[in-house]
Amino acid sequence: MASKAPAIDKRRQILDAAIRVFARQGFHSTRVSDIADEAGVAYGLVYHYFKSKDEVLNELFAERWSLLLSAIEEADREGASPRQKLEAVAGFIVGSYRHDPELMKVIIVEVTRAANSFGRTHLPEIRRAYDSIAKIVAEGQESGEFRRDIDPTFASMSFYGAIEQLLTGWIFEVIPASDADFDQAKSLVVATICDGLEPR
Amino acid sequence: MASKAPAIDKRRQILDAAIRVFARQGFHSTRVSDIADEAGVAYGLVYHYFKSKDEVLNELFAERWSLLLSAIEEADREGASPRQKLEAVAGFIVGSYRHDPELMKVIIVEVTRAANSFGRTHLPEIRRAYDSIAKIVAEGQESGEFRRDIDPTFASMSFYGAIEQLLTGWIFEVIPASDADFDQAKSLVVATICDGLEPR
DNA sequence: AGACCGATTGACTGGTCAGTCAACCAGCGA
DNA sequence: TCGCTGGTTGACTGACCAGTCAATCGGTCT
Repeated sequence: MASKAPAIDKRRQILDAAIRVFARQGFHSTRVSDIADEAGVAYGLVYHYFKSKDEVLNELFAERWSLLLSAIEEADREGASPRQKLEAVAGFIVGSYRHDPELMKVIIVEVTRAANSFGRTHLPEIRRAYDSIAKIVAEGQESGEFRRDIDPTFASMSFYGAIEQLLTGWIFEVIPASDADFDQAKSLVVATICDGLEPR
Repeated sequence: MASKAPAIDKRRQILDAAIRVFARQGFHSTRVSDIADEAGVAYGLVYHYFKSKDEVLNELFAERWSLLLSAIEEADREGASPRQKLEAVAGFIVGSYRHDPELMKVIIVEVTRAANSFGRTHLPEIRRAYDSIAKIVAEGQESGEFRRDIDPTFASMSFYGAIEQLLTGWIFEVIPASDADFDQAKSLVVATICDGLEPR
Protein backbone atom coordinates (compact mmCIF):
# COMPACT_ATOMS: atom_id res chain seq x y z
CA MET A 1 0.00 0.00 0.00
CA ALA A 2 2.77 2.35 0.99
CA SER A 3 4.35 1.60 -2.36
CA LYS A 4 1.36 2.68 -4.44
CA ALA A 5 -0.04 5.66 -2.57
CA PRO A 6 3.11 7.82 -2.69
CA ALA A 7 3.48 7.02 -6.39
CA ILE A 8 0.12 8.60 -7.14
CA ASP A 9 0.94 11.49 -4.85
CA LYS A 10 4.15 12.22 -6.70
CA ARG A 11 2.40 12.25 -10.04
CA ARG A 12 -0.17 14.71 -8.75
CA GLN A 13 2.58 16.69 -7.08
CA ILE A 14 4.35 17.06 -10.42
CA LEU A 15 1.16 18.09 -12.20
CA ASP A 16 0.36 20.70 -9.57
CA ALA A 17 3.87 22.04 -9.67
CA ALA A 18 3.65 22.23 -13.45
CA ILE A 19 0.50 24.35 -13.20
CA ARG A 20 2.29 26.84 -11.01
CA VAL A 21 5.43 27.00 -13.10
CA PHE A 22 3.62 27.12 -16.46
CA ALA A 23 1.40 29.88 -15.13
CA ARG A 24 4.39 31.84 -13.88
CA GLN A 25 6.81 31.47 -16.78
CA GLY A 26 4.82 30.07 -19.68
CA PHE A 27 5.29 26.63 -21.17
CA HIS A 28 8.13 27.49 -23.53
CA SER A 29 10.37 29.08 -20.97
CA THR A 30 9.95 26.48 -18.26
CA ARG A 31 12.60 23.84 -18.17
CA VAL A 32 11.68 20.38 -17.02
CA SER A 33 14.07 21.00 -14.15
CA ASP A 34 11.88 23.93 -13.07
CA ILE A 35 8.93 21.58 -12.73
CA ALA A 36 10.98 19.05 -10.81
CA ASP A 37 12.37 21.71 -8.49
CA GLU A 38 8.94 23.19 -7.84
CA ALA A 39 7.56 19.72 -7.10
CA GLY A 40 10.53 18.89 -4.89
CA VAL A 41 11.41 15.74 -6.82
CA ALA A 42 14.35 14.69 -8.95
CA TYR A 43 14.58 15.65 -12.59
CA GLY A 44 14.30 12.10 -13.83
CA LEU A 45 11.09 11.41 -11.94
CA VAL A 46 9.16 13.65 -14.26
CA TYR A 47 10.09 11.23 -17.04
CA HIS A 48 9.05 8.29 -14.92
CA TYR A 49 5.48 9.57 -14.88
CA PHE A 50 5.31 11.41 -18.19
CA LYS A 51 6.63 10.60 -21.63
CA SER A 52 7.69 14.18 -22.28
CA LYS A 53 7.31 17.75 -21.17
CA ASP A 54 4.46 18.10 -23.68
CA GLU A 55 2.59 15.23 -22.09
CA VAL A 56 2.46 17.08 -18.79
CA LEU A 57 0.63 19.96 -20.41
CA ASN A 58 -1.58 17.62 -22.42
CA GLU A 59 -2.60 15.89 -19.22
CA LEU A 60 -3.50 19.18 -17.54
CA PHE A 61 -5.56 20.24 -20.51
CA ALA A 62 -7.33 16.91 -20.92
CA GLU A 63 -8.30 16.81 -17.25
CA ARG A 64 -9.82 20.26 -17.30
CA TRP A 65 -11.37 20.28 -20.73
CA SER A 66 -13.33 17.10 -20.14
CA LEU A 67 -14.89 18.82 -17.15
CA LEU A 68 -15.89 21.74 -19.35
CA LEU A 69 -17.42 19.44 -21.94
CA SER A 70 -19.43 17.67 -19.27
CA ALA A 71 -20.54 20.97 -17.83
CA ILE A 72 -21.79 22.19 -21.20
CA GLU A 73 -23.67 18.96 -21.79
CA GLU A 74 -25.21 19.14 -18.35
CA ALA A 75 -26.20 22.76 -18.91
CA ASP A 76 -27.87 21.73 -22.14
CA ARG A 77 -29.69 18.86 -20.44
CA GLU A 78 -30.87 20.72 -17.37
CA GLY A 79 -31.31 24.33 -18.40
CA ALA A 80 -34.86 25.54 -18.87
CA SER A 81 -34.29 28.17 -21.55
CA PRO A 82 -31.38 28.49 -23.99
CA ARG A 83 -30.47 31.67 -22.21
CA GLN A 84 -30.21 29.86 -18.91
CA LYS A 85 -28.11 27.21 -20.57
CA LEU A 86 -25.66 29.81 -21.85
CA GLU A 87 -25.65 31.35 -18.41
CA ALA A 88 -24.70 28.01 -16.90
CA VAL A 89 -21.86 27.59 -19.39
CA ALA A 90 -20.53 31.08 -18.74
CA GLY A 91 -20.91 30.47 -15.03
CA PHE A 92 -18.89 27.29 -15.19
CA ILE A 93 -16.04 28.90 -17.08
CA VAL A 94 -15.91 31.96 -14.85
CA GLY A 95 -16.18 29.67 -11.81
CA SER A 96 -13.26 27.60 -13.08
CA TYR A 97 -11.14 30.69 -13.29
CA ARG A 98 -12.20 31.83 -9.87
CA HIS A 99 -11.48 28.46 -8.36
CA ASP A 100 -8.08 27.88 -9.96
CA PRO A 101 -6.85 30.90 -11.90
CA GLU A 102 -3.41 29.42 -12.46
CA LEU A 103 -4.74 26.31 -14.13
CA MET A 104 -7.14 28.29 -16.29
CA LYS A 105 -4.36 30.64 -17.26
CA VAL A 106 -2.30 27.70 -18.46
CA ILE A 107 -5.20 26.11 -20.33
CA ILE A 108 -6.11 29.33 -22.09
CA VAL A 109 -2.70 30.81 -22.75
CA GLU A 110 -0.87 27.62 -23.65
CA VAL A 111 -3.56 25.58 -25.34
CA THR A 112 -6.80 27.29 -26.22
CA ARG A 113 -5.21 30.48 -27.49
CA ALA A 114 -2.02 28.82 -28.67
CA ALA A 115 -3.60 27.40 -31.75
CA ASN A 116 -0.27 26.98 -33.49
CA SER A 117 1.29 24.62 -30.99
CA PHE A 118 -0.91 22.78 -28.54
CA GLY A 119 -4.18 24.17 -29.72
CA ARG A 120 -3.50 22.41 -33.00
CA THR A 121 -3.21 19.07 -31.26
CA HIS A 122 -6.32 19.58 -29.22
CA LEU A 123 -8.44 21.21 -31.92
CA PRO A 124 -10.91 18.31 -32.03
CA GLU A 125 -11.65 18.58 -28.32
CA ILE A 126 -11.80 22.34 -28.40
CA ARG A 127 -14.11 22.14 -31.35
CA ARG A 128 -16.40 19.85 -29.43
CA ALA A 129 -17.03 22.67 -26.99
CA TYR A 130 -17.83 25.11 -29.79
CA ASP A 131 -20.20 22.56 -31.30
CA SER A 132 -22.03 21.93 -28.06
CA ILE A 133 -22.59 25.63 -27.57
CA ALA A 134 -23.73 25.96 -31.18
CA LYS A 135 -26.22 23.18 -30.50
CA ILE A 136 -27.69 25.17 -27.62
CA VAL A 137 -28.07 28.18 -29.88
CA ALA A 138 -29.62 26.10 -32.65
CA GLU A 139 -32.19 24.66 -30.26
CA GLY A 140 -32.99 28.15 -29.09
CA GLN A 141 -33.61 29.16 -32.68
CA GLU A 142 -35.89 26.23 -33.32
CA SER A 143 -37.99 27.04 -30.29
CA GLY A 144 -38.15 30.67 -31.40
CA GLU A 145 -36.38 31.97 -28.32
CA PHE A 146 -33.41 33.06 -30.45
CA ARG A 147 -33.49 34.86 -33.77
CA ARG A 148 -32.84 32.67 -36.76
CA ASP A 149 -30.71 34.93 -38.94
CA ILE A 150 -27.45 34.38 -37.07
CA ASP A 151 -25.62 31.17 -37.81
CA PRO A 152 -25.35 29.05 -34.63
CA THR A 153 -21.67 28.26 -35.21
CA PHE A 154 -21.07 31.93 -35.61
CA ALA A 155 -22.96 32.81 -32.44
CA SER A 156 -21.11 30.09 -30.57
CA MET A 157 -17.75 31.53 -31.58
CA SER A 158 -18.80 35.01 -30.54
CA PHE A 159 -20.07 33.80 -27.21
CA TYR A 160 -17.02 31.71 -26.42
CA GLY A 161 -14.67 34.37 -27.76
CA ALA A 162 -16.24 37.01 -25.55
CA ILE A 163 -15.81 34.88 -22.42
CA GLU A 164 -12.27 33.89 -23.25
CA GLN A 165 -11.31 37.46 -23.95
CA LEU A 166 -12.70 38.37 -20.58
CA LEU A 167 -10.63 35.74 -18.82
CA THR A 168 -7.61 36.86 -20.78
CA GLY A 169 -8.26 40.38 -19.58
CA TRP A 170 -8.29 39.16 -16.00
CA ILE A 171 -5.23 37.00 -16.51
CA PHE A 172 -3.16 39.86 -17.81
CA GLU A 173 -4.69 42.47 -15.59
CA VAL A 174 -6.08 44.49 -18.44
CA ILE A 175 -9.40 44.64 -16.63
CA PRO A 176 -10.08 44.49 -12.88
CA ALA A 177 -10.72 41.06 -11.39
CA SER A 178 -12.51 41.47 -8.08
CA ASP A 179 -15.06 39.06 -6.67
CA ALA A 180 -17.77 41.49 -7.70
CA ASP A 181 -16.49 41.44 -11.27
CA PHE A 182 -16.64 37.66 -11.32
CA ASP A 183 -20.19 37.74 -10.01
CA GLN A 184 -21.31 40.19 -12.64
CA ALA A 185 -19.37 38.70 -15.52
CA LYS A 186 -21.65 35.74 -16.08
CA SER A 187 -24.83 37.77 -16.43
CA LEU A 188 -23.10 40.54 -18.37
CA VAL A 189 -21.74 38.30 -21.11
CA VAL A 190 -25.11 36.65 -21.44
CA ALA A 191 -26.88 40.00 -21.43
CA THR A 192 -24.52 41.28 -24.11
CA ILE A 193 -24.91 38.24 -26.31
CA CYS A 194 -28.63 37.63 -25.80
CA ASP A 195 -30.01 41.14 -25.41
CA GLY A 196 -27.35 43.17 -27.20
CA LEU A 197 -25.89 46.53 -26.40
CA GLU A 198 -28.77 48.55 -27.82
CA PRO A 199 -31.66 49.22 -25.47
CA ARG A 200 -34.90 47.35 -26.00
CA MET B 1 20.85 55.67 -55.58
CA ALA B 2 21.34 52.08 -56.61
CA SER B 3 23.03 51.57 -53.27
CA LYS B 4 20.05 52.60 -51.17
CA ALA B 5 17.05 51.23 -53.06
CA PRO B 6 18.04 47.53 -53.01
CA ALA B 7 18.84 47.84 -49.33
CA ILE B 8 15.26 48.76 -48.57
CA ASP B 9 14.05 46.03 -50.89
CA LYS B 10 16.00 43.40 -49.03
CA ARG B 11 14.60 44.51 -45.71
CA ARG B 12 11.07 44.28 -47.06
CA GLN B 13 11.92 40.99 -48.69
CA ILE B 14 12.99 39.59 -45.34
CA LEU B 15 9.85 40.86 -43.60
CA ASP B 16 7.60 39.37 -46.27
CA ALA B 17 9.42 36.08 -46.10
CA ALA B 18 9.06 36.11 -42.33
CA ILE B 19 5.29 36.53 -42.63
CA ARG B 20 5.09 33.45 -44.81
CA VAL B 21 7.34 31.33 -42.65
CA PHE B 22 5.84 32.43 -39.34
CA ALA B 23 2.37 31.74 -40.70
CA ARG B 24 3.41 28.31 -41.90
CA GLN B 25 5.46 27.06 -38.95
CA GLY B 26 4.79 29.44 -36.09
CA PHE B 27 7.35 31.78 -34.59
CA HIS B 28 8.92 29.32 -32.18
CA SER B 29 9.66 26.63 -34.70
CA THR B 30 11.07 28.85 -37.39
CA ARG B 31 14.81 29.17 -37.42
CA VAL B 32 16.36 32.38 -38.60
CA SER B 33 17.84 30.33 -41.41
CA ASP B 34 14.29 29.51 -42.56
CA ILE B 35 13.55 33.19 -42.95
CA ALA B 36 16.78 33.79 -44.82
CA ASP B 37 16.17 30.83 -47.13
CA GLU B 38 12.60 31.91 -47.85
CA ALA B 39 13.80 35.43 -48.59
CA GLY B 40 16.64 34.14 -50.73
CA VAL B 41 19.30 36.00 -48.78
CA ALA B 42 22.21 34.94 -46.61
CA TYR B 43 21.71 34.09 -42.95
CA GLY B 44 23.74 37.01 -41.71
CA LEU B 45 21.77 39.59 -43.65
CA VAL B 46 18.80 39.13 -41.37
CA TYR B 47 21.02 40.40 -38.57
CA HIS B 48 22.15 43.29 -40.69
CA TYR B 49 18.59 44.62 -40.80
CA PHE B 50 17.24 43.34 -37.52
CA LYS B 51 18.71 43.13 -34.07
CA SER B 52 17.21 39.74 -33.41
CA LYS B 53 14.61 37.24 -34.54
CA ASP B 54 12.20 38.83 -32.07
CA GLU B 55 12.64 42.21 -33.69
CA VAL B 56 11.41 40.86 -37.00
CA LEU B 57 8.11 39.86 -35.42
CA ASN B 58 7.92 43.09 -33.44
CA GLU B 59 8.29 45.04 -36.65
CA LEU B 60 5.52 43.10 -38.36
CA PHE B 61 3.23 43.66 -35.42
CA ALA B 62 4.01 47.34 -35.02
CA GLU B 63 3.40 48.02 -38.71
CA ARG B 64 0.01 46.37 -38.71
CA TRP B 65 -1.24 47.39 -35.28
CA SER B 66 -0.67 51.07 -35.88
CA LEU B 67 -2.92 50.76 -38.92
CA LEU B 68 -5.60 49.20 -36.76
CA LEU B 69 -5.32 51.93 -34.16
CA SER B 70 -5.66 54.59 -36.86
CA ALA B 71 -8.61 52.78 -38.33
CA ILE B 72 -10.41 52.69 -34.99
CA GLU B 73 -9.77 56.36 -34.41
CA GLU B 74 -11.00 57.21 -37.87
CA ALA B 75 -14.09 55.10 -37.35
CA ASP B 76 -14.76 56.99 -34.14
CA ARG B 77 -14.26 60.33 -35.85
CA GLU B 78 -16.31 59.67 -38.94
CA GLY B 79 -19.00 57.20 -37.95
CA ALA B 80 -22.50 58.57 -37.56
CA SER B 81 -23.81 56.22 -34.88
CA PRO B 82 -21.84 54.10 -32.40
CA ARG B 83 -23.20 51.08 -34.17
CA GLN B 84 -21.76 52.28 -37.46
CA LYS B 85 -18.47 52.93 -35.75
CA LEU B 86 -18.30 49.38 -34.46
CA GLU B 87 -19.25 48.17 -37.91
CA ALA B 88 -16.33 50.10 -39.37
CA VAL B 89 -13.94 48.59 -36.84
CA ALA B 90 -15.19 45.07 -37.47
CA GLY B 91 -15.02 45.76 -41.18
CA PHE B 92 -11.42 46.87 -40.98
CA ILE B 93 -10.32 43.81 -39.05
CA VAL B 94 -12.16 41.38 -41.30
CA GLY B 95 -10.83 43.27 -44.31
CA SER B 96 -7.29 42.98 -43.00
CA TYR B 97 -7.68 39.25 -42.77
CA ARG B 98 -9.17 39.04 -46.21
CA HIS B 99 -6.41 41.15 -47.69
CA ASP B 100 -3.49 39.38 -46.03
CA PRO B 101 -4.53 36.28 -44.09
CA GLU B 102 -0.96 35.19 -43.47
CA LEU B 103 0.01 38.45 -41.81
CA MET B 104 -3.13 38.50 -39.69
CA LYS B 105 -2.55 34.92 -38.68
CA VAL B 106 0.90 35.84 -37.44
CA ILE B 107 -0.32 38.94 -35.62
CA ILE B 108 -3.12 37.10 -33.86
CA VAL B 109 -1.50 33.77 -33.18
CA GLU B 110 1.94 35.02 -32.23
CA VAL B 111 1.19 38.34 -30.58
CA THR B 112 -2.39 39.15 -29.75
CA ARG B 113 -3.28 35.70 -28.49
CA ALA B 114 0.20 34.91 -27.22
CA ALA B 115 -0.12 37.04 -24.17
CA ASN B 116 2.66 35.23 -22.39
CA SER B 117 5.42 35.98 -24.84
CA PHE B 118 4.99 38.78 -27.33
CA GLY B 119 1.58 39.86 -26.21
CA ARG B 120 3.19 40.77 -22.90
CA THR B 121 5.60 43.12 -24.60
CA HIS B 122 2.92 44.73 -26.70
CA LEU B 123 0.21 44.86 -24.05
CA PRO B 124 0.20 48.67 -23.97
CA GLU B 125 -0.47 48.91 -27.69
CA ILE B 126 -3.03 46.13 -27.63
CA ARG B 127 -4.71 47.81 -24.72
CA ARG B 128 -4.94 51.03 -26.66
CA ALA B 129 -7.21 49.27 -29.13
CA TYR B 130 -9.45 47.97 -26.36
CA ASP B 131 -9.62 51.44 -24.86
CA SER B 132 -10.55 53.09 -28.12
CA ILE B 133 -13.36 50.62 -28.65
CA ALA B 134 -14.50 51.14 -25.06
CA LYS B 135 -14.60 54.86 -25.77
CA ILE B 136 -16.96 54.29 -28.69
CA VAL B 137 -19.23 52.25 -26.44
CA ALA B 138 -19.11 54.86 -23.69
CA GLU B 139 -20.09 57.60 -26.12
CA GLY B 140 -22.94 55.45 -27.32
CA GLN B 141 -24.13 55.12 -23.75
CA GLU B 142 -23.98 58.83 -23.13
CA SER B 143 -26.05 59.55 -26.21
CA GLY B 144 -28.55 56.91 -25.13
CA GLU B 145 -27.97 54.74 -28.17
CA PHE B 146 -26.46 52.00 -26.00
CA ARG B 147 -27.76 50.72 -22.69
CA ARG B 148 -25.89 51.98 -19.67
CA ASP B 149 -25.77 48.90 -17.47
CA ILE B 150 -22.90 47.19 -19.27
CA ASP B 151 -19.43 48.46 -18.49
CA PRO B 152 -17.80 49.87 -21.66
CA THR B 153 -14.51 48.09 -21.01
CA PHE B 154 -16.43 44.91 -20.62
CA ALA B 155 -18.38 45.43 -23.82
CA SER B 156 -15.18 46.30 -25.65
CA MET B 157 -13.58 43.03 -24.59
CA SER B 158 -16.62 41.05 -25.67
CA PHE B 159 -16.74 42.78 -29.02
CA TYR B 160 -13.06 42.40 -29.76
CA GLY B 161 -13.02 38.85 -28.39
CA ALA B 162 -15.87 37.85 -30.64
CA ILE B 163 -14.12 39.16 -33.74
CA GLU B 164 -10.79 37.64 -32.86
CA GLN B 165 -12.39 34.29 -32.16
CA LEU B 166 -13.98 34.48 -35.57
CA LEU B 167 -10.67 35.13 -37.27
CA THR B 168 -9.12 32.32 -35.25
CA GLY B 169 -11.88 30.05 -36.47
CA TRP B 170 -11.05 30.98 -40.04
CA ILE B 171 -7.34 30.64 -39.49
CA PHE B 172 -7.63 27.13 -38.15
CA GLU B 173 -10.46 26.12 -40.41
CA VAL B 174 -12.88 25.51 -37.61
CA ILE B 175 -15.47 27.54 -39.47
CA PRO B 176 -15.84 28.07 -43.22
CA ALA B 177 -14.07 31.08 -44.70
CA SER B 178 -15.63 31.92 -48.04
CA ASP B 179 -15.99 35.40 -49.50
CA ALA B 180 -19.65 35.31 -48.53
CA ASP B 181 -18.69 34.55 -44.93
CA PHE B 182 -16.35 37.51 -44.88
CA ASP B 183 -19.08 39.76 -46.24
CA GLN B 184 -21.58 38.63 -43.64
CA ALA B 185 -19.19 38.51 -40.74
CA LYS B 186 -19.02 42.24 -40.19
CA SER B 187 -22.76 42.77 -39.90
CA LEU B 188 -23.28 39.57 -37.96
CA VAL B 189 -20.84 40.40 -35.18
CA VAL B 190 -22.32 43.83 -34.89
CA ALA B 191 -25.85 42.42 -34.95
CA THR B 192 -24.93 39.94 -32.24
CA ILE B 193 -23.29 42.52 -30.03
CA CYS B 194 -25.72 45.39 -30.60
CA ASP B 195 -29.04 43.61 -31.03
CA GLY B 196 -28.36 40.37 -29.20
CA LEU B 197 -29.45 36.86 -30.01
CA GLU B 198 -32.94 37.20 -28.65
CA PRO B 199 -35.56 38.55 -31.05
CA ARG B 200 -36.80 42.09 -30.57
C1' DA C 1 43.31 53.62 -60.76
C1' DG C 2 42.52 52.95 -56.04
C1' DA C 3 40.62 54.09 -51.62
C1' DC C 4 36.38 53.78 -49.27
C1' DC C 5 32.12 52.00 -47.35
C1' DG C 6 27.95 49.81 -46.84
C1' DA C 7 25.73 45.55 -48.32
C1' DT C 8 26.25 40.65 -48.25
C1' DT C 9 28.01 36.10 -47.16
C1' DG C 10 28.08 31.76 -44.32
C1' DA C 11 31.15 29.15 -41.18
C1' DC C 12 31.54 28.95 -36.48
C1' DT C 13 30.72 29.34 -31.36
C1' DG C 14 28.55 29.22 -27.01
C1' DG C 15 24.86 28.13 -24.39
C1' DT C 16 20.72 25.82 -23.57
C1' DC C 17 17.82 21.83 -22.57
C1' DA C 18 15.00 17.67 -23.49
C1' DG C 19 15.47 13.25 -22.76
C1' DT C 20 18.54 8.97 -21.30
C1' DC C 21 20.44 5.81 -18.20
C1' DA C 22 23.02 3.49 -14.80
C1' DA C 23 23.07 3.54 -10.12
C1' DC C 24 20.70 3.77 -5.69
C1' DC C 25 17.22 3.05 -2.14
C1' DA C 26 13.23 1.12 0.55
C1' DG C 27 9.97 -2.09 1.57
C1' DC C 28 8.35 -6.76 1.16
C1' DG C 29 8.16 -11.64 0.65
C1' DA C 30 10.75 -15.90 1.08
C1' DT D 1 19.05 -12.43 6.00
C1' DC D 2 18.88 -11.75 1.22
C1' DG D 3 17.28 -10.87 -3.15
C1' DC D 4 13.68 -8.65 -5.90
C1' DT D 5 10.92 -4.90 -7.66
C1' DG D 6 9.59 -0.48 -8.62
C1' DG D 7 10.11 4.22 -7.19
C1' DT D 8 13.77 7.68 -7.20
C1' DT D 9 18.08 10.10 -8.25
C1' DG D 10 20.92 13.44 -11.02
C1' DA D 11 24.99 13.53 -14.03
C1' DC D 12 25.54 13.33 -18.73
C1' DT D 13 24.86 13.57 -23.89
C1' DG D 14 23.40 14.90 -28.27
C1' DA D 15 20.95 18.10 -30.94
C1' DC D 16 19.66 22.36 -31.96
C1' DC D 17 20.05 27.25 -33.07
C1' DA D 18 20.48 32.35 -32.06
C1' DG D 19 23.71 35.43 -32.70
C1' DT D 20 28.82 36.77 -34.05
C1' DC D 21 32.37 38.06 -37.08
C1' DA D 22 35.92 38.16 -40.39
C1' DA D 23 36.01 38.02 -45.12
C1' DT D 24 34.19 39.40 -49.68
C1' DC D 25 31.66 41.98 -53.07
C1' DG D 26 30.21 45.97 -55.79
C1' DG D 27 29.28 50.58 -56.53
C1' DT D 28 30.85 55.51 -55.97
C1' DC D 29 33.80 59.28 -55.53
C1' DT D 30 38.28 61.48 -56.32
